[in-house]
Amino acid sequence: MTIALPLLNAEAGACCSPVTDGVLSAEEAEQLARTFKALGDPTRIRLLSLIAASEGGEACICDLTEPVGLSQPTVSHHMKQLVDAGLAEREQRGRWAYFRVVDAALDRAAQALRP
Amino acid sequence: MTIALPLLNAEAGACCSPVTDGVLSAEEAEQLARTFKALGDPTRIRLLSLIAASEGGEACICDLTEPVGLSQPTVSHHMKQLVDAGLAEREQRGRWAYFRVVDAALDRAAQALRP
DNA sequence: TCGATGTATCGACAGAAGTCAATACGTCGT
DNA sequence: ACGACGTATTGACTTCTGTCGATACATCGA
Repeated sequence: MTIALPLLNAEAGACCSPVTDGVLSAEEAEQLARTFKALGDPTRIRLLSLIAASEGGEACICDLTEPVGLSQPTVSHHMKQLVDAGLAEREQRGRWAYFRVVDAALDRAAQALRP
Repeated sequence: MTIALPLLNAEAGACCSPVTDGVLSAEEAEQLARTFKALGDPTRIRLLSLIAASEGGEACICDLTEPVGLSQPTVSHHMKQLVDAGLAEREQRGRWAYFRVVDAALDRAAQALRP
């Protein structure tokens, strides 16, 4: 049973509210939802995939535009979403902006789903 | 490095395409995005949390409406989303509809994020 | 300094998504 | 058979989201 939503078990020694017991608070739920929402678009999933599969684990917008088949502004927009959600990080190097996947963020998300 | 997007490594013996190598296909990305999109709403996260924390691991709409603070139709709508995404399952028992969390689906989602 | 190049931002637009009140549907008890 | 009750569906509305073209910004090379 603990296989299911561990995110739910917000316990850690302290205790709880009347009805909702061991249930995610509204804030915790919102934070998690933000992460999953960023992952909830096929293009962004592919972008993360492409970056992670790139040599060095990083890629610039110019590398991503063509494989994804979308315009440069759109790809830039999606990358901003991913960065804002903490799933990717950006580093300006010369005229290029290099993006990397934030493994820890993916780990946290995964950990919320399974104990 | 394998900590990052394992979803990306679509390898399993067979091999690949020109540019995109070891990268998620469009279909795989869409399937994953569907799951994460369903998880991308704070209300739905809380619903899953509430259900998983309920005794017996199941709950009916009437149990969920009040804790979530939304109307019955809205809760019903969200539960449908979760069921359609395979994250919850529904069982009609008398006049009540009981919902359970599908642990395997959460596991699959988590597995896509970490190897 | 100037032009070229890689990114980000802006404005706009179509479509999706969350929400509710009203209502329809099913099931139980009487 | 009928009324009560739990749930689903419909219709409507607002807000959010993905997308693009045009344009602004920043950095490098000549």
